Amino acid sequence: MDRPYAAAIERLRAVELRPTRQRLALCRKLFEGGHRHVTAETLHGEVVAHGLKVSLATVYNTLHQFTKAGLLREVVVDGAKTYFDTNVSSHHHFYDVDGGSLTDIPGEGVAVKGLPGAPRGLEIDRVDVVIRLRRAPKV
Amino acid sequence: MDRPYAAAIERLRAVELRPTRQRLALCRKLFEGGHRHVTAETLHGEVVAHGLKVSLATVYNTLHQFTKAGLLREVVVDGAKTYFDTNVSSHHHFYDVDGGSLTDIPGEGVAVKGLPGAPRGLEIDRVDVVIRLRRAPKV
DNA sequence: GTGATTGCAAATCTTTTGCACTAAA
DNA sequence: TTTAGTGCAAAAGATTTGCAATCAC
Repeated sequence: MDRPYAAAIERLRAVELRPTRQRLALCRKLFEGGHRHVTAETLHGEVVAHGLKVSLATVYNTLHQFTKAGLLREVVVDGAKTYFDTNVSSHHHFYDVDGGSLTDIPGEGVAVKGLPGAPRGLEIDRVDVVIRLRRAPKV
Repeated sequence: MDRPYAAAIERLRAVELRPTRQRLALCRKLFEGGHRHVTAETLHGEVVAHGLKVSLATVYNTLHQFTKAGLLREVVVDGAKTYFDTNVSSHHHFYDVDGGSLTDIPGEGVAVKGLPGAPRGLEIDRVDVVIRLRRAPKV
C-alpha cells in the first residue's frame, strides 16, 4: 500500500465511508492535486480512461455521499448538469457559459453588501455569487 | 378586443412575434400583474386551469422565445428545473431550497465588491447572487 | 397562398432507483 | 457472517425535436 492510497483511505475513514476500490479511485482523482470541478460524467470518464471500472451510478452515489460528508460542494450554475467542487471553503465562481467551465474566485476577494435578512422562519444557508462569462463580442 | 389583449398584442408585436392564441394567453399570465417566477410546468398548469389549451412543448418554446426577445430572464438556482423571471432588470434572488420558491431582491440593495475582472477573451455577461434559504433548524 | 406556429408523440439527456451480487469488517 | 456497497438495467423527470396539421398575415 503506497502513500496516496493511505491518504485516501484515511480521508474516507474520517467520514465513516468504507474504503472500497471504487471510492478510493474517485477519491484519488478528486483530491490528489489542486481543487477541481467535476460532473458525474467527466469524473466517470476520467476513471474509466485510467483503466478502472466504476459504474456511472456509483459515481453519482459517491459524489452525493462525499457531498453529504462535507468533502465536496455542489455548485449550481447550469440547469442541465450538476457540478461538484472539491473546494468546500467559502468562495464564489466564474462560469464560462460558452465553454461550460467553472473557476474559483477566492472568497476573500468578494464581499456582498446590503444583503437583506432572511424571511420569517428561514435562515441563510449560503450566498452564491456566480459571474457569468461570455466570449467578448466583435463590437 | 378588450384592453388586456391589446396590451399583450402590442408586447408581442414589439418583439416581432406573431400574437397567436397561445402566446397571448401566456403573455397575459406572465405580464399582467406584478413580476413573477415560473417554470414551464407551473405556467402550463395555470393556463390549463384557466380553461385554455396549450401544449407543454409550446410553453417551453414560448418561454425561450420570450427570453431571447428580452421579455424574460432565466434564473438558475436548481439543477432540476428552469425558472423564468418576468423581472429582467438587474436584481438578485432568495431561493427557498426546501420550498422551491424564488423571491426577488432589488438590485439596488445589494452590492458585490471586489470582483476580479474577466479572464482573457471573456467578458462579464452578468453577476448572479443567490441567497439560499433553509428552514431554521431547532438548534 | 405561404411561411410561421402548434401539438403530439417520440427522442434525448441527466440523474435516480430496485435488486441481485460482491466485498469490507 | 453480516451489512454496506456496487453494477446493471430499468425508471423517472425535465426538456427538445420531427413532422403533419393549423393559423396569422
